[in-house]
Amino acid sequence: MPNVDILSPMTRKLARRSPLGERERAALQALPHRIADLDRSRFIAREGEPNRHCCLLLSGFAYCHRLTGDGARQILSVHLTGDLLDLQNGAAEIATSNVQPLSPVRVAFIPRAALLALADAHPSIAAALWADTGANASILAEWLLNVGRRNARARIAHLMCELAVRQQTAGLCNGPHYPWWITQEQLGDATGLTSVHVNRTLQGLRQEGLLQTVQRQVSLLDWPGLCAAGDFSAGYLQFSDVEEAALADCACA
Amino acid sequence: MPNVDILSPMTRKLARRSPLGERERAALQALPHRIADLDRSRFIAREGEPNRHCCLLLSGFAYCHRLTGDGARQILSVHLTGDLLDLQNGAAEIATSNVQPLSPVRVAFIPRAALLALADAHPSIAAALWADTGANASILAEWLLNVGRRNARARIAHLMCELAVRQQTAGLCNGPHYPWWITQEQLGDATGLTSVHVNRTLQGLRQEGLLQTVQRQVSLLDWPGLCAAGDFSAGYLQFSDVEEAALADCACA
DNA sequence: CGGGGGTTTGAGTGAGCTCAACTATCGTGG
DNA sequence: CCACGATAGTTGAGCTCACTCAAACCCCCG
Repeated sequence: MPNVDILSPMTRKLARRSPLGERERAALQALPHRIADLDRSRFIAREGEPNRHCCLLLSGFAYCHRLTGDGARQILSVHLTGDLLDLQNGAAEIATSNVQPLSPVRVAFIPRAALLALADAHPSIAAALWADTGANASILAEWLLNVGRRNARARIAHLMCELAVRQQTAGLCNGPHYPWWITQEQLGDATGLTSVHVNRTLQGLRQEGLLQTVQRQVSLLDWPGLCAAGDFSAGYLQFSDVEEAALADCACA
Repeated sequence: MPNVDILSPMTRKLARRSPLGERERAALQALPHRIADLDRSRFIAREGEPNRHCCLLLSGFAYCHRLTGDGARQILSVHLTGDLLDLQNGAAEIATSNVQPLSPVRVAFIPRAALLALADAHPSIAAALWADTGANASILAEWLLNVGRRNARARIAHLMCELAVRQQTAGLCNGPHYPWWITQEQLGDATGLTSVHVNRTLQGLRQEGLLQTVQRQVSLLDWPGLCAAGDFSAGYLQFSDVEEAALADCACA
């Protein structure tokens, strides 16, 4: 018997995208689901396979990626605790990208059919799912701008700023320190660089006093400096008023 | 009094994403709208401005783009006749990217509120809008892979293949010849290259006998060769069965 | 026939890549 | 508790793909 509270992060997230009534919230929380704990080597979804489940990230970090014919990998998105993972895929029959954990994760697999049925029955849930998909697409677009038109230093700085702000608004961190599970290889795959060049660029950012990495934790030491270095401004993240408020209360203003 | 048939390309497109009943089709065609003819210098939407309209492309080509702080431009998507232009933005209050014509275009501006109301009243329309947004996001993801992990030759070849297949499945061309309104500068902005390097790379592709450009028309002379050069396979475009069938009938198999 | 947007060419430069080795870190099992 | 192996990070040297800057050319259109 699934615990009703397990899915509340998703409910909260979707409610921020589009207002949900009590009935909708209850319906969301009552969705059937299966919990799983996965380590980094596992796949949450695989390109080309049928999309039977939609996946909610209950704890940890995950990422989507695609491969070129000769095996080069591009990371398409990074997801935080509380994110719905497959939404861009969600509406599709066949998954178009791979999803894997970035850290050890706990996920809830929700049958796609059940989610679609809920969207069908509740217009405000459909609206929230649509809005969330759109917000993710806007982030994807910013990544394309990042990779296509910024240099290595800016790409990395931009990504670190984005992750800080997203975690801040999601209530996952306080101030510009947050857990860091992304290897330099993966950081390269996210920014269209090689791990070697990521390494050297990170050293530059550290020497400039912009950030620090100790263990599995990053500290953004100079927020305005890092924003400038990364040409970062948060508009594309499409925050709701609630989230704007959470941001205003912290260093990442 | 708007002509009811004007919006039928949109209805057809959405119906391919998710089956629509007669009532839904009728409701879509009855949407209020304003027709406009625009030349290439105009903006259809502007980053940062409130999103009051959703825009349907009735003829011609259009593109979305964003700028970095120092003025570099990244093209995020190219849209064909029949496409809904602002869907990723659609759900958002504020536009997060710019939209401009690539050729002279005719567009229909549909009040965003009217579209949202329709989605609210008809679950299958909401599903179709969601699915279309997801399909666009999948294309965006492929562009990110393209720019992040392929070399200049492959990036350009890939884009040309994508546009051929999309136009083929939309019934806009027959065989691998199609109108070409993208300048080399814009092609660079779409692929993360400079116009100079695009020029030289195009020359290479022409000399290899892969394609030809005369006037405002491209011909893909060697489809398998171009697919190989661009590491292209159409899975990410998320076609419906109808569209698959249209594809099977042509050279771009 | 002049102007302007788009394309083409040349020469020099540099950001980021490749390849390869080395070091640090950390979890695991003996 | 230490040895080991595996994973991740760091360093060096040389190279190349794509960039920059600048000029010429082309062609369409008024």
